[in-house]
Amino acid sequence: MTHNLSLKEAWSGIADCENCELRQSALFAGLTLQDFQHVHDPIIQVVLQPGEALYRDGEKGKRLFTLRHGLIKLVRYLPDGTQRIVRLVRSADTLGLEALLGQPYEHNAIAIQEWELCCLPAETVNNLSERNPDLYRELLQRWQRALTSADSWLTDLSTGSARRRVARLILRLAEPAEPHRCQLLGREDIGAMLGITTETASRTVAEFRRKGWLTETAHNEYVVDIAAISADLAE
Amino acid sequence: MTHNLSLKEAWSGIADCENCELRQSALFAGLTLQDFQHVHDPIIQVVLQPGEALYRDGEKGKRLFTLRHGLIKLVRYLPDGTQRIVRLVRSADTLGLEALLGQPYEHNAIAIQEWELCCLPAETVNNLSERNPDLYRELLQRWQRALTSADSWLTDLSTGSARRRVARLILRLAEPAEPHRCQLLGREDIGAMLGITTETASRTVAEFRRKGWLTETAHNEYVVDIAAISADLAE
DNA sequence: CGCGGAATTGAAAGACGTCAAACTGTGTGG
DNA sequence: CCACACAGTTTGACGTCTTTCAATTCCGCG
Repeated sequence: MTHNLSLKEAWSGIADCENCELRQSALFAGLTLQDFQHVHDPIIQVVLQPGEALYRDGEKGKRLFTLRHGLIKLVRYLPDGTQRIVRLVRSADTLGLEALLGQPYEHNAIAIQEWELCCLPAETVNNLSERNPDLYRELLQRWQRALTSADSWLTDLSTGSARRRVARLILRLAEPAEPHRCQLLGREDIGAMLGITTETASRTVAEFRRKGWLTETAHNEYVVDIAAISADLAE
Repeated sequence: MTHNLSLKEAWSGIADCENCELRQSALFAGLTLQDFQHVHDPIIQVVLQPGEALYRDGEKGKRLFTLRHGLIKLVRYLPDGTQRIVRLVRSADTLGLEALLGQPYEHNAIAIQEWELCCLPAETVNNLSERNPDLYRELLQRWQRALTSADSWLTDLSTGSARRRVARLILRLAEPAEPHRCQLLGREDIGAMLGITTETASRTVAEFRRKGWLTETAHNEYVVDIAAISADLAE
């Protein structure tokens, strides 16, 4: 993981924070200008490519991150070498919260799409949060969001037949507004998310496509017939 | 859910907190005597029987809880009526953290074994935590613990063949010291935890018993041959 | 144009779910 | 004290779904 390239464009840092496009949804939404004066360490923006790891399971965590663009998977590797995807992190989500507690990271954070993120020293966030109730509350909120996500990952995506799992995954990935675009992942990743094999994932997606529930518009990008898939789920 | 019986023995309340046997592992471990003066609302201990619900999915949460004895399952019901157990809560664990954020509870909390717990008004905990860094940190810690538990629930108990899942569940429930006692749950609950049917759960447990890996000592209580089961998992 | 990784497809074996029946232990009432 | 009912467990048979292993096709990229 080389930061070289990214470090150059990095020091937009603190200044950017105040005018951040994600300001409202970002971790620091509640901070005042005065608060920012306590931010001594830089807040770096890094960009990495698909397949690269942001951090690894077991590394001692000193930073947490807010994702600005892109998609990251949190992965655990099983003893037999296969992977299980535990969660997806999307724009405006936070990852690496365990760093705040001085604990090692518990997943491998690996890029799916190219991304860009803000990197916050745990120390800084800790200090700020003890002084600032808004930030404190925001942190709890984010922890809870991760927990909710983990729970629904279990009930939605790891329960029932393979077809139901794929159906629920697609509904979850599809854009809420018409036309319901849906950026699908590699079949191996789909399998790792749903706890099924790559082949079964592929077969199921292909079947949906043949039924006309999915129409490919670009590489791995589809338009979804949400009504049809929902109806199939309801049976 | 009637509190009548329990309310009688309840008002040990605050005083008890300072001498609580769980003091070290409890949420309030970091509180000072002075802090306790801010606790105006009572801290109640309730006792309920297996099958009864502590709270329900969707109820607006005003309290969080620390379990003192017993076992609670956090359940979500699927559209088709079946249940999926999302997590188990054991002694000294906290549940209902979402109440701190003013959010409705996200699970049904249902007793498996008879239990006893402390009931903390969210309001009180919120007030205290803004003043007390130790409590604040302890809260983060507990949120993280729940998250870790959720993640390993997914990777350990919802991945791989039914036999592997059951094996991992047993290892997780077994006492760490010799003799490795293990209090197993009803087959339906085992199924709901592992995402398999009651019958498959029953068959698998029966098979383990026939192989001598499990020896029943009392109703649903077994001694576990950890070495054998681990070896089976490793294959 | 050809290479390589990903996706698709096929066939066969195995695992799991489903439905139904038999069994067990527990508690109840006669 | 026994008979009975009941709920949970166990077991069997069968069908379906999923995995496995292998072969083939597809697509982006050099």
